[in-house]
Amino acid sequence: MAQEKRREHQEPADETRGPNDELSRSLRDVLTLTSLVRVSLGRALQMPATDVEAMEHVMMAGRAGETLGPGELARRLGVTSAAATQTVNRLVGEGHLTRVRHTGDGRRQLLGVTGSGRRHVMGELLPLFALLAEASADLSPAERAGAQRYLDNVADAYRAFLARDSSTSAQ
Amino acid sequence: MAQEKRREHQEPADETRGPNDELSRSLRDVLTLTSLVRVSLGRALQMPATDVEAMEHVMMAGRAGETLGPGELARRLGVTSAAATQTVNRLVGEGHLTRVRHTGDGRRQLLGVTGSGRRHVMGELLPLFALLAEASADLSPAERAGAQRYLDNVADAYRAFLARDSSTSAQ
DNA sequence: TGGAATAGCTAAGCAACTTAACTATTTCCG
DNA sequence: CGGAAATAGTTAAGTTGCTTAGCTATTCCA
Repeated sequence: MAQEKRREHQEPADETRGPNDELSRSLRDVLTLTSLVRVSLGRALQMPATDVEAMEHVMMAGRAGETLGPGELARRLGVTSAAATQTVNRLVGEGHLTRVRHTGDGRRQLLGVTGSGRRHVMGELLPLFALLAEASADLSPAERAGAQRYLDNVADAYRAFLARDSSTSAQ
Repeated sequence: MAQEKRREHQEPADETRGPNDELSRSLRDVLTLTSLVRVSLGRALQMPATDVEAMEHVMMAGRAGETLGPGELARRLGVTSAAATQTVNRLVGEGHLTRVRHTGDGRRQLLGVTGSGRRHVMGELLPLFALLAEASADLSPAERAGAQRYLDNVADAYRAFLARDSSTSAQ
């Protein structure tokens, strides 16, 4: 636990070997494990990992009061809209999603999760969420606040990074 | 993961819609953004996202004093050893990795990063690491400790989840 | 009203992945 | 010791999810 003092300005001089930050290291572990979990979920649910991810996005959006279409789904998944269409085709074909025309804007399609789709995915996801809830419940409020702030900072960092060359590579 | 005093009893009853935990939500955002960053890095570096990931793993291991072979790389990437071999073939072909026989165990191959490989990948990665370092440096020591503990808990949760059905789905 | 923009879909091709089978080396015992 | 089993890695073939390019339909806007 080498708790340094504040470092408002970091010199990138010697850091040619990556972040020696202990926190970045823990984050990196979580990210590696996440991609393993992704693969594992896909196998367990017998669907491509992207489709599982798609289901999560549609459900999360629903929870937030939004309704996604294939285009927005593509953006969140980091794939082309053509790929998202194919994912939606699969999921609708399996009875996990519904796709209905937006009343008022005929170009749009609105995606919804079916009951069976939710049950199917949640069967695997709920145990994971329970474990994650424990990971959070184990913390003191102060720790939780720190974790929250770090993650929000990291999200901002990622967004800044993505904005970097969105002209050349994004979309 | 120790300390279960808070909330020993969480009822999974109503939680059929996912985690309403604010922290889980922030984590989820980071994970979504991470996969977007992955894609973006692959595009920027003109290589498959898996290959970028592979380079990171080899470099991280090196920093930790380990030397990976294709098999261990496959495990960390969540792909088959055949896929890892192909990734290594590509990376060696591009001059980013070296592959030499392990002296003492002729079955093993040891992977190393070349100077040009490191430069190529780090050219894109360093700016990202700098942003992540800021995300951490912005925190107070107490906040950092909280974040650290949360991430370690999450890593444990993921490992527990992966161990769940490693008999049926893993590898 | 007509052109540009937006949303989505289709079709074809590609490339990264998987499975299955194989070689080479090492380890374990009988 | 010597042969079976285990381990590490590779090869070859086939699958499939993704991309690119081009298209239709609808809405915006000027």
